[in-house]
Amino acid sequence: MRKLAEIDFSASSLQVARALIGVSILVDGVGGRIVETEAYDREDPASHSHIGPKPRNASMFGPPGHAYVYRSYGIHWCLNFVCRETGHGAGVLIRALEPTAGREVMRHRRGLQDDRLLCAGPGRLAQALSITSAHDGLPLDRPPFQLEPAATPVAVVCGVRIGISKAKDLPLRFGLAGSRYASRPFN
DNA sequence: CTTTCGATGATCT
DNA sequence: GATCATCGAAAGG
Repeated sequence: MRKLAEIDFSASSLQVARALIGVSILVDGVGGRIVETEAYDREDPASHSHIGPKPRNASMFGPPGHAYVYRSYGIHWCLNFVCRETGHGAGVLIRALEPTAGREVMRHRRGLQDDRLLCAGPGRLAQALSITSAHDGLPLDRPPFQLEPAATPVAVVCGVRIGISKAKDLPLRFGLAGSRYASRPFN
Protein backbone atom coordinates (compact mmCIF):
# COMPACT_ATOMS: atom_id res chain seq x y z
CA MET A 1 0.00 0.00 0.00
CA ARG A 2 1.22 3.45 -0.98
CA LYS A 3 -0.08 5.98 1.50
CA LEU A 4 0.90 9.64 1.44
CA ALA A 5 -0.86 12.58 3.11
CA GLU A 6 -3.40 10.02 4.32
CA ILE A 7 -4.24 9.06 0.73
CA ASP A 8 -3.98 5.53 -0.60
CA PHE A 9 -2.43 5.96 -4.03
CA SER A 10 -3.12 2.31 -4.88
CA ALA A 11 -6.83 3.17 -5.08
CA SER A 12 -8.61 4.04 -8.35
CA SER A 13 -7.96 7.36 -10.07
CA LEU A 14 -11.55 8.36 -9.29
CA GLN A 15 -11.08 7.73 -5.56
CA VAL A 16 -7.69 9.44 -5.47
CA ALA A 17 -8.95 12.44 -7.46
CA ARG A 18 -11.76 12.94 -4.95
CA ALA A 19 -9.51 12.35 -1.92
CA LEU A 20 -6.89 14.86 -3.10
CA ILE A 21 -9.25 17.82 -2.76
CA GLY A 22 -8.04 19.83 0.24
CA VAL A 23 -4.57 18.24 0.30
CA SER A 24 -1.63 20.64 0.04
CA ILE A 25 1.11 20.21 -2.57
CA LEU A 26 4.37 22.11 -2.24
CA VAL A 27 7.37 22.06 -4.59
CA ASP A 28 10.48 23.43 -2.93
CA GLY A 29 8.18 24.96 -0.33
CA VAL A 30 5.95 26.74 -2.86
CA GLY A 31 2.35 25.78 -3.58
CA GLY A 32 -1.04 25.46 -1.98
CA ARG A 33 -4.22 23.53 -1.42
CA ILE A 34 -5.59 21.37 -4.23
CA VAL A 35 -9.04 22.63 -5.25
CA GLU A 36 -9.52 20.88 -8.63
CA THR A 37 -8.54 17.47 -10.06
CA GLU A 38 -9.46 15.10 -12.90
CA ALA A 39 -9.27 11.30 -13.01
CA TYR A 40 -7.80 9.31 -15.93
CA ASP A 41 -7.48 5.56 -16.40
CA ARG A 42 -6.25 3.01 -18.93
CA GLU A 43 -9.80 2.10 -20.00
CA ASP A 44 -10.63 5.77 -20.62
CA PRO A 45 -10.33 6.90 -24.28
CA ALA A 46 -9.43 10.43 -23.11
CA SER A 47 -6.43 9.18 -21.12
CA HIS A 48 -2.83 9.34 -22.33
CA SER A 49 -2.48 5.76 -21.03
CA HIS A 50 -5.28 4.43 -23.23
CA ILE A 51 -2.91 3.57 -26.10
CA GLY A 52 -0.60 1.62 -23.79
CA PRO A 53 2.94 2.35 -22.60
CA LYS A 54 4.90 4.79 -24.79
CA PRO A 55 7.89 7.04 -24.13
CA ARG A 56 5.74 10.04 -23.24
CA ASN A 57 3.44 8.28 -20.78
CA ALA A 58 6.05 5.94 -19.23
CA SER A 59 5.65 7.52 -15.79
CA MET A 60 1.92 6.88 -15.86
CA PHE A 61 2.76 3.17 -16.02
CA GLY A 62 5.33 3.53 -13.24
CA PRO A 63 4.77 3.19 -9.50
CA PRO A 64 1.89 4.95 -7.73
CA GLY A 65 2.71 7.99 -5.63
CA HIS A 66 4.99 9.39 -8.33
CA ALA A 67 4.64 12.34 -10.69
CA TYR A 68 3.69 12.20 -14.37
CA VAL A 69 4.53 15.48 -16.12
CA TYR A 70 3.75 16.04 -19.80
CA ARG A 71 3.91 18.94 -22.21
CA SER A 72 0.58 20.36 -23.27
CA TYR A 73 0.03 22.14 -26.59
CA GLY A 74 3.79 22.51 -26.99
CA ILE A 75 3.83 25.30 -24.42
CA HIS A 76 2.69 24.25 -20.96
CA TRP A 77 3.59 21.56 -18.46
CA CYS A 78 0.91 19.61 -16.61
CA LEU A 79 1.28 17.64 -13.36
CA ASN A 80 -0.38 14.30 -12.57
CA PHE A 81 -0.16 11.94 -9.62
CA VAL A 82 0.15 8.28 -10.62
CA CYS A 83 -2.17 5.85 -8.84
CA ARG A 84 -3.35 2.18 -8.81
CA GLU A 85 -0.47 -0.24 -9.35
CA THR A 86 2.72 -0.21 -11.39
CA GLY A 87 1.93 -1.03 -15.00
CA HIS A 88 -1.73 -0.05 -14.88
CA GLY A 89 -1.61 3.49 -16.28
CA ALA A 90 -3.87 5.54 -14.01
CA GLY A 91 -3.38 9.09 -12.86
CA VAL A 92 -4.92 12.25 -11.50
CA LEU A 93 -4.40 15.60 -13.23
CA ILE A 94 -3.86 18.40 -10.71
CA ARG A 95 -5.84 21.28 -12.23
CA ALA A 96 -5.90 24.08 -9.67
CA LEU A 97 -4.56 25.19 -6.31
CA GLU A 98 -5.50 27.76 -3.74
CA PRO A 99 -2.10 29.47 -3.34
CA THR A 100 -0.91 29.37 0.28
CA ALA A 101 2.89 29.09 0.41
CA GLY A 102 5.41 31.24 -1.46
CA ARG A 103 2.77 33.45 -3.03
CA GLU A 104 5.27 36.21 -3.83
CA VAL A 105 7.49 33.72 -5.68
CA MET A 106 4.49 32.48 -7.65
CA ARG A 107 3.35 36.00 -8.54
CA HIS A 108 6.82 36.69 -9.90
CA ARG A 109 6.96 33.43 -11.90
CA ARG A 110 3.51 34.08 -13.38
CA GLY A 111 3.98 37.84 -13.85
CA LEU A 112 0.68 38.43 -12.05
CA GLN A 113 -0.57 40.08 -8.89
CA ASP A 114 -3.97 38.36 -8.90
CA ASP A 115 -3.70 35.30 -6.63
CA ARG A 116 -6.92 33.99 -8.06
CA LEU A 117 -5.23 33.27 -11.41
CA LEU A 118 -1.87 32.07 -10.07
CA CYS A 119 -2.73 28.36 -10.09
CA ALA A 120 -6.17 28.26 -11.76
CA GLY A 121 -5.47 25.65 -14.46
CA PRO A 122 -2.92 22.87 -15.02
CA GLY A 123 -0.55 24.97 -17.13
CA ARG A 124 -0.72 27.95 -14.80
CA LEU A 125 -0.15 25.76 -11.75
CA ALA A 126 2.92 24.17 -13.29
CA GLN A 127 4.36 27.58 -14.14
CA ALA A 128 3.70 28.89 -10.61
CA LEU A 129 5.38 25.84 -9.03
CA SER A 130 8.15 25.75 -11.65
CA ILE A 131 7.29 22.18 -12.65
CA THR A 132 8.93 20.83 -15.82
CA SER A 133 9.85 17.49 -17.39
CA ALA A 134 12.65 17.37 -14.80
CA HIS A 135 9.94 16.37 -12.30
CA ASP A 136 8.53 13.56 -14.46
CA GLY A 137 8.72 10.24 -12.63
CA LEU A 138 9.89 11.67 -9.31
CA PRO A 139 8.40 10.27 -6.06
CA LEU A 140 5.97 12.54 -4.24
CA ASP A 141 7.15 11.58 -0.74
CA ARG A 142 10.53 13.28 -1.01
CA PRO A 143 11.92 16.72 -1.87
CA PRO A 144 11.29 18.75 -3.88
CA PHE A 145 7.74 17.51 -3.31
CA GLN A 146 5.86 17.78 -0.05
CA LEU A 147 2.27 16.66 0.48
CA GLU A 148 0.22 17.56 3.54
CA PRO A 149 -3.20 16.19 4.44
CA ALA A 150 -6.22 18.48 4.61
CA ALA A 151 -6.43 20.25 7.95
CA THR A 152 -10.20 19.80 8.15
CA PRO A 153 -12.75 17.71 6.23
CA VAL A 154 -13.81 19.30 2.94
CA ALA A 155 -16.98 19.32 0.81
CA VAL A 156 -16.26 17.96 -2.68
CA VAL A 157 -18.21 18.72 -5.86
CA CYS A 158 -18.09 16.84 -9.15
CA GLY A 159 -18.52 17.64 -12.85
CA VAL A 160 -17.41 16.76 -16.37
CA ARG A 161 -13.78 17.14 -17.41
CA ILE A 162 -12.39 20.10 -19.34
CA GLY A 163 -10.68 20.35 -22.71
CA ILE A 164 -11.14 16.79 -23.93
CA SER A 165 -12.91 15.52 -27.04
CA LYS A 166 -13.46 11.87 -26.04
CA ALA A 167 -15.53 10.58 -23.10
CA LYS A 168 -16.70 14.12 -22.52
CA ASP A 169 -19.67 13.26 -20.34
CA LEU A 170 -17.99 11.25 -17.59
CA PRO A 171 -18.20 12.98 -14.18
CA LEU A 172 -14.49 12.68 -13.39
CA ARG A 173 -13.67 16.27 -12.44
CA PHE A 174 -13.59 17.08 -8.72
CA GLY A 175 -13.42 20.36 -6.84
CA LEU A 176 -13.54 22.03 -3.48
CA ALA A 177 -17.10 23.28 -2.98
CA GLY A 178 -17.34 27.05 -3.25
CA SER A 179 -13.66 27.62 -4.07
CA ARG A 180 -12.86 30.73 -6.09
CA TYR A 181 -9.54 29.25 -7.24
CA ALA A 182 -10.84 26.66 -9.70
CA SER A 183 -9.99 27.00 -13.41
CA ARG A 184 -13.71 27.17 -14.14
CA PRO A 185 -16.84 26.99 -11.99
CA PHE A 186 -18.63 23.71 -11.32
CA ASN A 187 -22.32 23.71 -12.22
C1' DC B 1 -20.05 38.54 -20.58
C1' DT B 2 -18.94 35.61 -25.04
C1' DT B 3 -16.31 33.64 -29.03
C1' DT B 4 -12.19 33.24 -31.85
C1' DC B 5 -7.55 32.55 -32.70
C1' DG B 6 -2.37 32.11 -32.50
C1' DA B 7 1.51 30.10 -30.11
C1' DT B 8 4.41 25.91 -30.16
C1' DG B 9 6.11 20.98 -30.04
C1' DA B 10 5.36 16.02 -29.40
C1' DT B 11 2.74 12.40 -31.22
C1' DC B 12 -0.08 10.14 -34.45
C1' DT B 13 -2.15 9.31 -39.24
C1' DG C 1 -1.01 17.27 -42.10
C1' DA C 2 -4.02 16.94 -37.81
C1' DT C 3 -4.66 16.63 -33.08
C1' DC C 4 -3.83 17.90 -28.41
C1' DA C 5 -5.84 16.63 -20.43
C1' DT C 6 -3.89 25.01 -22.44
C1' DC C 7 -3.50 29.95 -22.03
C1' DG C 8 -3.94 34.75 -23.06
C1' DA C 9 -5.02 38.38 -26.09
C1' DA C 10 -8.33 40.40 -29.09
C1' DA C 11 -12.76 41.32 -30.89
C1' DG C 12 -17.71 41.50 -30.49
C1' DG C 13 -22.36 41.94 -27.83
